[in-house]
Order: sequence, then structure tokens, then C-alpha cells
Amino acid sequence: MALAAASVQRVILCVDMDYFFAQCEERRRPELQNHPVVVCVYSGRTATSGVVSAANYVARNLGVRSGLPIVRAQKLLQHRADAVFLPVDHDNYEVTSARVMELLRAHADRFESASIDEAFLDVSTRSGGNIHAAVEHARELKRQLRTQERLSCSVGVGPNKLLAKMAADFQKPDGLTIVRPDEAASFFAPLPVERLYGVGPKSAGRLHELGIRTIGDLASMDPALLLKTFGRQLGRYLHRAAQGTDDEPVAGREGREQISRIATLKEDTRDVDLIYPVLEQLAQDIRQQANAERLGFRSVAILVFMEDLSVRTRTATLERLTTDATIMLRTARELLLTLLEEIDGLKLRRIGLRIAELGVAVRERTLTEFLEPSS
DNA sequence: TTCATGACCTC
DNA sequence: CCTTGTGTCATGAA
Repeated sequence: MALAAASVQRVILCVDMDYFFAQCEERRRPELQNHPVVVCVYSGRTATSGVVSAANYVARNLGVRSGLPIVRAQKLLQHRADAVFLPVDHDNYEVTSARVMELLRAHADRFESASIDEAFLDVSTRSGGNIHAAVEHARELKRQLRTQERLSCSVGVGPNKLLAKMAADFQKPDGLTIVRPDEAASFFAPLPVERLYGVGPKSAGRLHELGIRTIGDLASMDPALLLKTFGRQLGRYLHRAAQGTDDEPVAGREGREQISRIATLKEDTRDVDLIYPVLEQLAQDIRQQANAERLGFRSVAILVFMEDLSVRTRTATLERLTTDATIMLRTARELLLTLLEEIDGLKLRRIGLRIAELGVAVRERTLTEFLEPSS
């Protein structure tokens, strides 16, 4: 990109809110501060079925992690009568996140909100490419978040998004880690490959089979072998990432590509009369969000999670963009019916609905719809 | 271009 | 570990 070429050296901050959901809960109820706090996604199947979404450090130090089944977390904390289990309150976190992002945006030449609790700030211009100046920005922003929002975060400072992110992850909570360009290799090399952003359990396993254990091992690996093993995109990415190379600009996303909702069924079933009402609810939720963002869709998909936890998807592409939730639901129902036949015997555990091929909805409504905008 | 699948992210 | 939910991207096939 032209602007990056013009500046000598990019300086990027990655700001990662500490144990965000749990911290939001602590902030709302300060008396929870020294208790283990576990924020949970309850699936509604049994009283305790579901997983941990986030946990504060008191709980983490006792082994509680996000993704852990709630029952497991309860066992780990059974000796702690003061442990608190709370359901996720996404609306609250969204509002908090919006305020945090607004505060952070003011500190950046270019800003990118990467997720609900994480953002990248390009501070190349305002820091003049000077790391010390950038670190002062980071300190100031941490101070403001603490005083104005009573929230702590961890910040990484680096020459690109990848290194800034890895730096932010390096020390938590309330961390501030700097990776200078010339230190990138020594910072990276000793870390296990699975710590590299974009390397999950699958890729890590395959790398381990090749004898690759650290990012340093990966960096010295033959690029041709990497391409052969992982394909063009991932192979190229791994090679570059391991060297600490990353050209991704700090830039906000254009817009969303899809909207989806998933729900867990009360019991495993293949009874359409039990599944369809859930589908209706999902369609409602999606319609609301699509309306709020003024988006129409041209593709409808259902996702089905079966009793054996395997996943199936079925997609239908419409002739033209629409905002009509009735079409969404009718299409989803047809997809569900054909899918149920195809997987004969197997029961469903969870059901999901997704719209995609989104576009700004053009106003072309019937008179009735025009008079009742809510329908 | 469309579709299905799968890896990954993160609280 | 008995398993939630949201979204993006890549790949291979048709």
C-alpha cells in the first residue's frame, strides 16, 4: 500500500482487553473481584450443559479455561464456595466494547477493530516511527482505559500486526510488550509453533510430525516443502509468518459477509415439529440484525450439528437479493427437509441458520410492508 | 459461480 | 475436557 511505502517503518499497537467478558462482569459487580468468576454459555439442554466463555484470573489459576465444559469448571472450583458462574450478557459487552473502541480510535492514525475485545492501531505517523513514542502512546491509552473505563488490557508494540498481536499475547494481564524489528527473530524463534497465530491443533500436529516444534524450526524450513504440505495460501503464510513478516494493513473491514445464528436443541431429534420452531427463532434474530444493518441477502444456508457432532451444511442461492424473512424461513425449511432425508437415521443436536451474499437492500416493498415496516 | 467441508479465531 | 456460538478464509469439486 502506498502510505506504508512512504513511511520508513510501521509501528503497530495491538490492544487486547484482559479476560474481557469476565472483566465486564467484575466491573459491574466489584464485590466479585477476588472470587473466581466464570462466564458461561448455557446451552439449555440440562442445568449445567454448556461451556465456559471466559474466566477471570482467579478462576484461570485454578485451571478454568474458555471452551471448558461448565461441569468441568464446577469440579475444578468445588472447593471454592465463593466461585461465581454467570451467563454471558453479550449486549452488555457490546456496549462496553463500543466505548472502548471509541477511546482507542482516538489514539490511532489508522484503526481496526479486530474483534469485540481486540484492536489494531497504526501509530506510525504520530509516533514518527519512534518506538519510544509509540510505547508512551500505549501507556497513555492503558491509563485512559483504566481511569475512564476501569478496564485493563494488554498491549503489544511491533513493526506489523502479527508481531504486535504476538507481543500482546506474550504477557497478560495488564501487559505491555515491545518487539523491535531487530528483536523479532529472537523473540519468535523459541516459541512453540502452536503459539503462532493461525496455527491450530491440526497444523501443529502436522508440523510436529515433520519434527517442527518451534517457530524457529518453522522459519528455517524449506519453503517448497511447506507449500507442498500446506498448500499455496497457508504454506506461504506459514513461511512468512515464521520470519515475522506481515504486510497486512491496519484497515477496518468493508462490511460483514454473513449473519448466522446457532442453537442447541433440547434433545437430539429429527422431528421437524421440534426443530422448526427453533429455526423460526433463529430467522427472527437474523432478520432483526439484517434490518438493523439495512442488509438484504441472496443466499440462505442451514448448518446441522448431528448427534455424533459431525456438521452438515446446505445452501440455496436465490434469484435476487431480498430482505424477506419469510423467504429466508421457507428456504431454510426446504433445506432442512431434504437434509433430513439424506442423513436418514441420524438425529440432530444443534441447528444453525445463515444468510450470505449480503447487499444493501433496495427499497422495493409491497404496500402492506410499506405500511407495516416491522413485518 | 456455486457448493460442501474444514481449519481457525477468541471470550 | 462430552463439547457454544459467530464469522472468515481456503480448497476441491461440479
